[in-house]
Amino acid sequence: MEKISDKKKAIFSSALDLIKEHGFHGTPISMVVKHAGVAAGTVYHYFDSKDELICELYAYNRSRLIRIIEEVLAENLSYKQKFFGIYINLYDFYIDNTNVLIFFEQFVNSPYNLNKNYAHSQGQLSDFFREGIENGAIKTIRPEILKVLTLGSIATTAKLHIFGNLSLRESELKQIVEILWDGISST
Amino acid sequence: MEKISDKKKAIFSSALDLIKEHGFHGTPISMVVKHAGVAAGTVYHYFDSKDELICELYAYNRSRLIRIIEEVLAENLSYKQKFFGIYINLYDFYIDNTNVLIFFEQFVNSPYNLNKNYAHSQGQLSDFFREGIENGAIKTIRPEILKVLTLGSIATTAKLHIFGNLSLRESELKQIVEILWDGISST
DNA sequence: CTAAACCGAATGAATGTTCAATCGGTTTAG
DNA sequence: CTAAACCGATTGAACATTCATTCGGTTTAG
Repeated sequence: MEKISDKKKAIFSSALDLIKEHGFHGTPISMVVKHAGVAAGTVYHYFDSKDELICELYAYNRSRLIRIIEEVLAENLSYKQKFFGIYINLYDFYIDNTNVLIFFEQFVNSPYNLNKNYAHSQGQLSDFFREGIENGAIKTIRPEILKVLTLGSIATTAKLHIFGNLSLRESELKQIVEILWDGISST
Repeated sequence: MEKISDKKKAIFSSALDLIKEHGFHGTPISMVVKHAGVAAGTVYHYFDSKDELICELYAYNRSRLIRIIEEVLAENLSYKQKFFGIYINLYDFYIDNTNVLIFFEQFVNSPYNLNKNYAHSQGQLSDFFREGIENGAIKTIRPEILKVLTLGSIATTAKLHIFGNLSLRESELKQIVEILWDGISST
């Protein structure tokens, strides 16, 4: 956990908010600068370019997500409880940080991220599903597929809530997690 | 089905390709113009602004998707077959038109589309799920939720294939559809 | 005292949009 | 039948604006 200067934090935070509001384009540095109460030069003191700012912003928030997953996995829970825990905790995180979710969605589908081959098979989530398959709790499906489907479903569910008219009741959220669980767990 | 002039078609097509490659931003009109073999003014003959071009491009491709769904629903198939048909056909469409998928993802998460309240409860897919619930084929969950989850899952699955390392075998695709079906169908 | 953090006006390249002019075809008038 | 009038599509150079980035200077921290 590195220390991040206040100015850098302000730049990160402002960029996140503004990108959610005005989009990936439509958020010039000048706007970030004004919103963050920082001079233009300061941005270039911390980042080589706008592109690098955005990439670092992504990496930073990605690590926040990973930490959430790790925390759930560290708890002493049944396999099913862990699955529900990951789903609900990431969902809650997205609800509390809609700007992160929107930024992720934009980033992932942008040329910053496309053309990159990801090692989907690595990471805690893939391991978690691998373990479930070996235990017989989960259907025999490539773990990396299960990982991407799960993360996609969580994001979709959060957007369901965020995008408005469809605010989810607690019971409905449980129902949705149950859909995926029923789908991937061995009968 | 309206007639679209060749130039307009070329502009649409170029914009789609270039946005996939260079992103939503990073695709100036000048680039579209060059790629389409058209003069700058021509764009503004057909569209009031770049924004409107993008919005029309979205509406046009959205209608293509809807047509695919309608075609499946019009066939004489069992309920489950229709569900699989919609999933597979939309998946195939995305695979054949990755530029549409990427464009959609960018558009949906951009300020063009955010802040809009959608009538998720309308449309053929919601009706389809409403019908399934009444028939007892589908769990009792708000149809609009089922709709969004399904469309999200299809997009995720297509991206799984597109983004590279995870090319799906026919059998795996079936497996994935089965996950969602198992999850939403009444046991 | 020094180096790092920070500032913000200045810069120049890039971008969305405009508009006067051209072109090919179709209608109209004689 | 013919030529003039007219039309919408198309062009691309020109314009104003916006943007990322730079840089010379000031403040701050150790």
